[in-house]
Amino acid sequence: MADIRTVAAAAGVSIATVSRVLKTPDVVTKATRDKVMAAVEATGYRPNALASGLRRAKSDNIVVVVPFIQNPFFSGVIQGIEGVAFAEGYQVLLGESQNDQARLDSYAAMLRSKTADGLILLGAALPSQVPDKTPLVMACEYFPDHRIPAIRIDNEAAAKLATEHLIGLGHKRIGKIAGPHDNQLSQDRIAGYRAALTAAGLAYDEKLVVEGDFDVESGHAAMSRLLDLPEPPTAVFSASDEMAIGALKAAREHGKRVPDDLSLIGFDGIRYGDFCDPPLTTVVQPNVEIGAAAARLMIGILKGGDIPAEDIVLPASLLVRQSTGPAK
Amino acid sequence: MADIRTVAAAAGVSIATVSRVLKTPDVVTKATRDKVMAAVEATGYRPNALASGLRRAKSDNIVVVVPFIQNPFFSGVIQGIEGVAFAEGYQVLLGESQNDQARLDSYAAMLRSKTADGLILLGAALPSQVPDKTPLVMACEYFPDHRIPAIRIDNEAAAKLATEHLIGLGHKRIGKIAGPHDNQLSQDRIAGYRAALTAAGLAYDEKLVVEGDFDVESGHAAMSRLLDLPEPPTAVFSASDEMAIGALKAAREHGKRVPDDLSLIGFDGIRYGDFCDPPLTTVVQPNVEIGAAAARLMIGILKGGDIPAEDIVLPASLLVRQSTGPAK
DNA sequence: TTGTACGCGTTATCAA
DNA sequence: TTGATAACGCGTACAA
Repeated sequence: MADIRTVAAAAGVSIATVSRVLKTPDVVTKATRDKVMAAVEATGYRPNALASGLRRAKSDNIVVVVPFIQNPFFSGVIQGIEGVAFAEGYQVLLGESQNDQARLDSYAAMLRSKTADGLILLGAALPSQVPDKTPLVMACEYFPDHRIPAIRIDNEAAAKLATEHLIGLGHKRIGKIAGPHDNQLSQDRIAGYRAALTAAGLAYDEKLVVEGDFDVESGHAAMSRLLDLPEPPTAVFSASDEMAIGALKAAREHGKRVPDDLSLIGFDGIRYGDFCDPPLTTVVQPNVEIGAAAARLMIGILKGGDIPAEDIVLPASLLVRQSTGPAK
Repeated sequence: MADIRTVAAAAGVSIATVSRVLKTPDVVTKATRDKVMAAVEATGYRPNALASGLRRAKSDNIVVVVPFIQNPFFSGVIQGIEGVAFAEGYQVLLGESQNDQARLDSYAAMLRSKTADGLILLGAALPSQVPDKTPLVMACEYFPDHRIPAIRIDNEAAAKLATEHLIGLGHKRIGKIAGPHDNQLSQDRIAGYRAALTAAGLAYDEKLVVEGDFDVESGHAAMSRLLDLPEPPTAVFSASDEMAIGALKAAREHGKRVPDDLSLIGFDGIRYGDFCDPPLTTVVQPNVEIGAAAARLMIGILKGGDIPAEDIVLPASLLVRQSTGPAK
């Protein structure tokens, strides 16, 4: 309602002074500052963000593009981003890509139209056009050959950890439900799985590695195939909790008791893993912290900080619940 | 990069014409239109949303405030909102209130600063200040005595449906895990539960109604109390799936088999209900559609449509899975 | 149908 | 320390 002129008139100062009181209070006398603040209170004045943004060439918006909003793992990342953005005076503009390039591009275009200042990507896809100097940060996913800063865990080490847990329980035939083969995280997790096997003197058997797409249904299908093998595994490492949930269902359908007949470990640490029967042992990614770190990095870049040469790697941890047990 | 002047120069027209080609193509000759569009393509010009917004006094942003981003039921609502907003050329600005009034107020203040044009509320709390004519829509929750348009289901009827399902299975002692007593939805669901009992000639027993707060842990505690009763219920209706998930755990701990010893029905229809053991019978709220309808309503209001006098009530449905069975 | 020119509400520059 | 004023980029009334 009230614009800056009203406030200036009410306080008996120029509009420039009002602006200064709000943006750089230090350069203003306490006396005039108080006068102006009183007028601001009285009128309920709020600077017009559009005008301010136009002048400063900044929107203070950050676009966050997520493949699927309903994915609980991503929800945590988004929560982390929102927390930092809110504290730092930025707004989160949420977009769902649905793995659709046009949608992703459309959200990325918001940078060109000044609708937003920066872009945080939660999926593995990149916009068609990424001009140099685009403020872009990836959360969770990354591309080894692009120079895009990413916040993530060490997926290979985390997968190694999971596999070692199974090996430590005495398992020798350990299956793997992998993510899509063209996904870097999937590859890293397979590498970690393989490394752990090799270190333990266990053979890597391709037949024990089945590909899924990170979703529940694919986990169900993958576990079915593993259990239909002539020599099924006694333990399975899934590259996502979602797939592990599907796998649990498949195990039940095959009459396998978890963990008595079959151990299962997931990946991600989504809340619902705790409510499965049995509760799911898993590798916990600090997803909220990943989001927070991504937001901090983005805001740093927007404030003129430079882009780190190395990814920021956060620690993942093993959460042992009841879906894993000793081999018989 | 390229601003409107560059495009105008490249096309050999005035900046006004460029603007017209983009906003009101009909009033421009096809010849000049083509000329301008070619220049737009060539320069990669995108109108500055800040400048446009300032001039039009619109940001085309809609703030969506949700109590907790990680709640999967809300995620669906947000997805519905995003879908419609995207299609209609609006942006979704996501905020988490964390049931904190200051946070909610802060997001609501974005309307005054023109950061956003409208506000969609997913929780039951209202901003401290809601000036008349504020474009405000509620999704799921509502206040009977305020004149705030809401998109929701008929909670009483839905709760009646759930309770009738249990009655139809022969249950006589039906417990209820309710939501917070100061919440309208909780009250409606209790009313529906009570109506069903009464219609079936069953007594309403206060001892069988235990209050939770919609979250897992409270459902666990509530079910424990119900099962510790001298005469525990043979069936329980939970006012949320989250509480039902906690209740399932409590039932297991009490050595009750579901549904053989105890039937359990939830409310909301979150995805994870299908992965419980046993899969959860529940009342499905069309959460994505609720979000979509809320966005449509909001956009209609922003475009000058008037506020409907009545809430928009969407149909809920019973989804029978395996957590409910015949009374013995 | 097209161009000129003003104003949207700020912030930043420059002078005082 | 404060004030006058230009400029941010666009949309639109008005004139041509």
